[in-house]
Amino acid sequence: MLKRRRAKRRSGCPLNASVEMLGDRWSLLIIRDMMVRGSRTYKEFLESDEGIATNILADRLQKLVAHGIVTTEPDSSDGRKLIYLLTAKGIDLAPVLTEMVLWAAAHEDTGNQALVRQMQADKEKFLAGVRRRWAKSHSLRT
Amino acid sequence: MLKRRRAKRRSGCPLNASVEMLGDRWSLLIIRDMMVRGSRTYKEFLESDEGIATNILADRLQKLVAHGIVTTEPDSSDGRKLIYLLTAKGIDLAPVLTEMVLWAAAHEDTGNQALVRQMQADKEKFLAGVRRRWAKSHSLRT
DNA sequence: CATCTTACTTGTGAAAAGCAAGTGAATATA
DNA sequence: TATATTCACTTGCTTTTCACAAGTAAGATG
Repeated sequence: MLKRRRAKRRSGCPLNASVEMLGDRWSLLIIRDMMVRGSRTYKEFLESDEGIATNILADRLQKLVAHGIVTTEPDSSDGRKLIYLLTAKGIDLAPVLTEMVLWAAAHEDTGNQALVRQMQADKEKFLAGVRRRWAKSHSLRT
Repeated sequence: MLKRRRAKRRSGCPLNASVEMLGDRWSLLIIRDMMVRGSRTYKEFLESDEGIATNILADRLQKLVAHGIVTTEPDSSDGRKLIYLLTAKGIDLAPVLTEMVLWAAAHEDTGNQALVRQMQADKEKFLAGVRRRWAKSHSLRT
């Protein structure tokens, strides 16, 4: 009896919808790890710089899957591993992440200047690269 | 003994900086209210569709001010009122909000289609309008 | 002066986050 | 093949944050 009840929204505003899916301190960082760092397994997410707690990671991954932003598949060569992948909806968050990175880079004292400069130099080119890598990794599977 | 210690960041990644400032269920909605709905007082924020609790609103406004995203000034004609205004840093969040709105509108079933269509039709024009209105309202004060 | 408005603060219970330790299945190692 | 290790989580517990209701002080209004 799989429940597919749509979680009730506080309002119909699309920004509110985004915030209800992504408005916490971890979801976008997980997506960043998948999108730009190439993380694909639970362990890789756990190892990222910010140090997410394991129960929170499990919860966020489950919610991202429930929202259709992430999918999973078993690793064909290691039965313990689950591979987490961005869906098309997930990869479409690239412009959101890009603008957030550019905003912080412009107004705060942050690191990762290599990535930032790449985005600043040509935003569309950067996004095209992200999408191309995603499409390529998806073409390798069924 | 005002403390101006920089809150310690979990990492130097600019996305993390953004998420630490804006990654909750309310901050971006408050900014939306200021940016597109023209809200300027505590009461107006309280009345917005999503129904923020008054203590949470007070807390978020204080944090937004601390982060330099919002400023306040007294209302010259009513001493009870405080006017909340976006700073330049705050108005620079317009592209972030826009991308979040467009993403949700593309992938979720949301309302406010008028705004969405305006953004879709010409993103840069929409952003120029937001910036122009902000500049105009700022030129009216000292 | 009495009442109302505005921008909050306070108190309380519920929910979520953070931390440490544990579990069970799959795999690598001796 | 027995044992140790890895992986993806769970569980239990404490701390922090959220949500709702009520209250308060300064200023405006009649």
